[in-house]
Amino acid sequence: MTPAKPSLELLRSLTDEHVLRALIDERRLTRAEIAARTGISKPTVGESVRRLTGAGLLRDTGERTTGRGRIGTYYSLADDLGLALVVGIAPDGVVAEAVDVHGEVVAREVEEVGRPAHPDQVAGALRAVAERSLAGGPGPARLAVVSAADPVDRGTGRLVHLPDAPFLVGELSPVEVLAPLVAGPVVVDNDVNWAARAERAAAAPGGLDTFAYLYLGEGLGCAVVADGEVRRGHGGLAGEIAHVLTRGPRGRAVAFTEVFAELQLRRPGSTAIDVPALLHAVDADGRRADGVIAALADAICGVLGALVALTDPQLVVVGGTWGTHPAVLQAVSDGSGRLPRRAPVRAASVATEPSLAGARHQALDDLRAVILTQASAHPVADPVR
Amino acid sequence: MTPAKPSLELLRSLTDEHVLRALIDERRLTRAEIAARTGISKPTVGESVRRLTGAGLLRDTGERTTGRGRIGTYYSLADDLGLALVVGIAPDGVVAEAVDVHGEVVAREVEEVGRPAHPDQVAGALRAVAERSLAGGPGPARLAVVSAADPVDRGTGRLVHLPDAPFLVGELSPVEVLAPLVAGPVVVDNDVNWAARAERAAAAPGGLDTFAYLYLGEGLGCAVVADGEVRRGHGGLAGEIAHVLTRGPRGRAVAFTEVFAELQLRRPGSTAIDVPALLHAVDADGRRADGVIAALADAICGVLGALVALTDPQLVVVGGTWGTHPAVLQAVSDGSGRLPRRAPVRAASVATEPSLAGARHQALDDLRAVILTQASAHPVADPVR
DNA sequence: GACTCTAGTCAGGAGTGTTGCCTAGAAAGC
DNA sequence: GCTTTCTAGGCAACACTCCTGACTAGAGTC
Repeated sequence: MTPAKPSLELLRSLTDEHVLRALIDERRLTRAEIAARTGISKPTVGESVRRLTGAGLLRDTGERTTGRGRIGTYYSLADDLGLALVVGIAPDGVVAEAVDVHGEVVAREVEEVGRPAHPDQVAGALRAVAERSLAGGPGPARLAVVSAADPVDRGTGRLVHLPDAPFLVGELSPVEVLAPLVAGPVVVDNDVNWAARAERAAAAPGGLDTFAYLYLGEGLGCAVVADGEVRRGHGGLAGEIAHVLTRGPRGRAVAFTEVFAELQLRRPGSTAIDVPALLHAVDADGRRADGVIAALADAICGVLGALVALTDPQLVVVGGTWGTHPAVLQAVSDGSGRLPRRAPVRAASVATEPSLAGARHQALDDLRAVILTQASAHPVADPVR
Repeated sequence: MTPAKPSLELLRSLTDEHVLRALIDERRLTRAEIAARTGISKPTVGESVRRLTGAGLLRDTGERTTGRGRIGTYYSLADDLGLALVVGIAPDGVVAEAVDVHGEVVAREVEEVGRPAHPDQVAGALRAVAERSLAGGPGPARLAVVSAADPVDRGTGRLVHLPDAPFLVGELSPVEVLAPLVAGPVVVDNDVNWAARAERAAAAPGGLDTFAYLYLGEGLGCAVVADGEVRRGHGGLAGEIAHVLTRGPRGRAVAFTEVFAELQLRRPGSTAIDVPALLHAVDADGRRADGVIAALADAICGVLGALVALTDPQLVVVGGTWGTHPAVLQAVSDGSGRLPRRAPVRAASVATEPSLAGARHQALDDLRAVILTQASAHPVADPVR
């Protein structure tokens, strides 16, 4: 990438960016503390603080230092810098959160939707929770990040119905619903991808750059993380594994999703997996359970083999309502050990609202980026003195 | 990423970088032309040119402008900025090229190796061509980029032998062989990945960001390009598809490579595909050929289905000695149209030395990056005046 | 009450990049 | 052959940014 043209303005905006970044990390700092943190000299920091305060990005908190030495004034980011909207859309309900620059969740709204839900109902609930979570907030929504329990078209952000995969949320365009409420981009991705991002964020920094997240729930999905980023593919449909050929009962090559049909573990009249039935079968005693587990493990390991061969992950994380069942996990882990190329398998470590956690993380990053770039793009406020 | 600390030194190095970049794009320029190109003012460019000339990175070419107006002096990059070594290692021989900053191939050496080659022979040939191509060159080798016809360990750069995949080049560490000849990093990757990079470079800029390159030759491989980069996976083994389950003869789930064993299209005593036999079978008239083609297409399309499902490519490029055979390509293309998710299939567009082309491209990028960063890291030459 | 410590400011200076003007010197036009 | 036109390069003045070092204000500490 060609770097920016050298100019004095560039230098100044870089200084401002450093100052803002320091105040994102730490809620309140004196000018001297900012200087010490950033390595920028005190007079320069003072100048930058004056600029940013004039532009409305910083404010004097009114507090004063109380150590020995001269009293200093604390500065913090302005209150009205804006919020990020984080939204989770699942077939049984929607969640919305408003997050501020510091990563604090300042509002949270939930709304259940009876199943099966009509897309219009979901859209209505979506709008409602979004509005409520932003109402009375300290600033406007600068962007929205949406997790949805269906495949998402990367270009348009619409939920898409793939043949032979369950369509849980239904025909819905989160972008259209949320755009009126948000003064910025609306990013949509599917829940498995967000869960994978949460898993990465939870790991040691840089420690989990290339892995796969296998989701086994009502739907079958997977996220591929390569070189630190979820790779969505051209249309956003990377990881839609329902149709990958695997080893079915009696060694035949069948699509992954077909295995569940043959095992009678799909909900009648649907391509969704009947999770209660599956868990019941797995938890039963005796030969029936062993047979089901063996069949599932065979099928899963076939897909796992393709996944490992094509993406060479450092680790395969398994999540989803039934994927983390101990018996299933054990069988998959054992089976993966017999694959020609093995990758360690473990259960997801983020257990509570994994996809929302991932979306929240991204929303925070994006919100900070928006604020930092806005600051550097800001025209020079007429120098008040 | 946190941007660099603002400082005047940063500004200066940015200016130098712009000047160098201009002279990389265009071999010779006057100071006024550089100023016009970069948008930097004339005095600043003059200053930068003085600095860089003093540091030995630029030189006065001696030529003068001959248009109307005052004569100007042309400057160009110094001759001894260094070269990049580009190496291709195939089982039947090795190639080495020396490339300069402008992308010009200043030397090229080839050496055949009798098959089957002993790894020591290959290493010897490798050292020989590398030395010859650098001998008498205008500068030292700053880095090497190596393409090898075997899987490459991403961490160590060694060629690795995967079970049930042919090991064409054999136990060899290009890094160890080349490090003594090169004053910088030695990057090694497998030939299919390089071919994919060449394919991307040959396409319209930004037009081919997410695709797959399916290689069908003696070995079976594939490269996954996502968001503009080849994704090698954690160990560098992404795309080693020999063991992916697919549909074999009689609808059974078998590993991709097994299909060729069952069709008697492997070289005896080896896991390599017997390409002449395969082409002969495909080119034969009548039912036998149809049967083989259908079986191959079935197997390939099974793998293709997994590839498309997991990576969602915009396009699948097919290369390799027999993958581009019209009948095979046609059958694969037809079969891919019947997949639940389809991706267009076409033959590779870079036909001559595709992997070397990709490696060359990368070598050039890296060489330029090395020179630019060296310049910005350069200590201030004592101001000659 | 003197001393110590710290936040913030001020003045001076070094180092950028820029604008505008000038000069040298060659081609083009008359 | 002379003048005009045009361009590369240089010079000076200026604007701006950051830095160092000294200084001040004001609160704790001994």
